[in-house]
Amino acid sequence: MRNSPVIQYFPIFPEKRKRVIPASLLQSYNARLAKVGKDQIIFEEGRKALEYFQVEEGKVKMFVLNPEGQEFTQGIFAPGESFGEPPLLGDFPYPSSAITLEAGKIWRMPKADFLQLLRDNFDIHMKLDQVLCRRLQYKSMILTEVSSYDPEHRLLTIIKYFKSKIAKHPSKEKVIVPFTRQQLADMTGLRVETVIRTVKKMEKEGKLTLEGHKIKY
Amino acid sequence: MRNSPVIQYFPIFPEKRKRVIPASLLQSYNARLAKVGKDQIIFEEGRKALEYFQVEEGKVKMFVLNPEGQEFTQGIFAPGESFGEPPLLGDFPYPSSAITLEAGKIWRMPKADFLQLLRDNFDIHMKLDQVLCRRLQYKSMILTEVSSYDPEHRLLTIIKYFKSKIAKHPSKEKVIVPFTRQQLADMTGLRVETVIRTVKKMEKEGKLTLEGHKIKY
DNA sequence: GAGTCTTTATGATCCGGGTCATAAGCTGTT
DNA sequence: AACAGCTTATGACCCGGATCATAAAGACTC
Repeated sequence: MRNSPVIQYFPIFPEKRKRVIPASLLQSYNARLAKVGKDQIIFEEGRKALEYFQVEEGKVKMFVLNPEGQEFTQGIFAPGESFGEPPLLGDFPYPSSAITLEAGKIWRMPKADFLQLLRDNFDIHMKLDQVLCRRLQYKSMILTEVSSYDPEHRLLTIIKYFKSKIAKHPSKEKVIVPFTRQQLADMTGLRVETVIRTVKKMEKEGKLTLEGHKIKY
Repeated sequence: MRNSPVIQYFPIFPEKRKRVIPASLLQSYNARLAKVGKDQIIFEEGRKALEYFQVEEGKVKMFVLNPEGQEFTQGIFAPGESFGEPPLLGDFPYPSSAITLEAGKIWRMPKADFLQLLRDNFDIHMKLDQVLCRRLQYKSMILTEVSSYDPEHRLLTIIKYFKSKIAKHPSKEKVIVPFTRQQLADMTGLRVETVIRTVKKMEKEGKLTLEGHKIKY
């Protein structure tokens, strides 16, 4: 999972390249651009939030582990996207941990500077709200799925969601789903075996196609 | 469920009486206070968001129904709390519907006025962010539970969560859980029968107590 | 206080997806 | 080329919670 060749299938979430906060502003508010390696922990569940984070390069996964070691992925963040703001603004401990999925660069800005930046830039502040709201939308969607739908429905929903973020014309094109079976399992609360079996079944029923082992939809 | 005597057990979420936006500000930005009856639909899933809402009196439930008619409760909002902002700010259709649980009063403010209010009042804007972030925290928590924990763990988590919102000294006091078995089921993605059986089992094991049929923890 | 509706309760049955074991296919590394 | 470590695959088995049926207890209405 850690070294999944996600990026080669397509420049993931290209529209997200647009940064939540532009580089120039980040710099003028004391953010620093830190190099990170692969599989590097950015912050851990339970710790206090002290900084604003924004991916410049690479990808970051937020996740929780239950006592049996099973993982649930709370979100994956691509270049341009910010993460970890809720505990910062809501003033509560991190509910999950963050780890890099690839080497890259991450902006970090102290809380005080971040708040000042928001105060000075209404447009950025509104952009941040939009980001938070979309994240709530994602969570509501997944929650609805996990609470009452079967594996096939869950997989279709998440596949369609990511397709809509990726494709220029989601209704026409077909795209290759940039996740392994394990990643899909971690995002939908299913087990790998269930994802594997369900994908197979859906292929037989013509609900999706396989290219090698890659899922196309 | 609709006429559960929630309010008589204690003034629910008393600290929440503090309004997200104070009445005076609401009025000066063209909000109007509408009277609502019990079981009144405020907005429906799929519709476009045009207004800001804030409970003045009564309670509002946000929920989704799956095709089999099973409900999942996305949130319950008490006096002083706002709701339905994510689709308004994130610019997407309502992912769930909202219904009143009791008769009461609700502030409604047109989107344009709401945005102007935020622009003019940085403190309110930050307060809103805090509300959105706490809501994300709640959803992350429930998502983690529903994705990988058993009924007992799910119930304990949600009971503790509400207790922490209600109790002055959560570690010392015991409070009566202000929800029916059905409501707990709808919030945790379980079935009524499972909640009933699990609660019974937990009482036998001394993990909670029952007063009549009311859960005390 | 009769009647209706909601809530709690309990037993019987079923089955979808988790668990476990095992293996083959790929990918990247040295 | 060989090896390690993911990733995909498949079968066998099992079990927890959903489903279904039925009923008693409370709560609210007139």
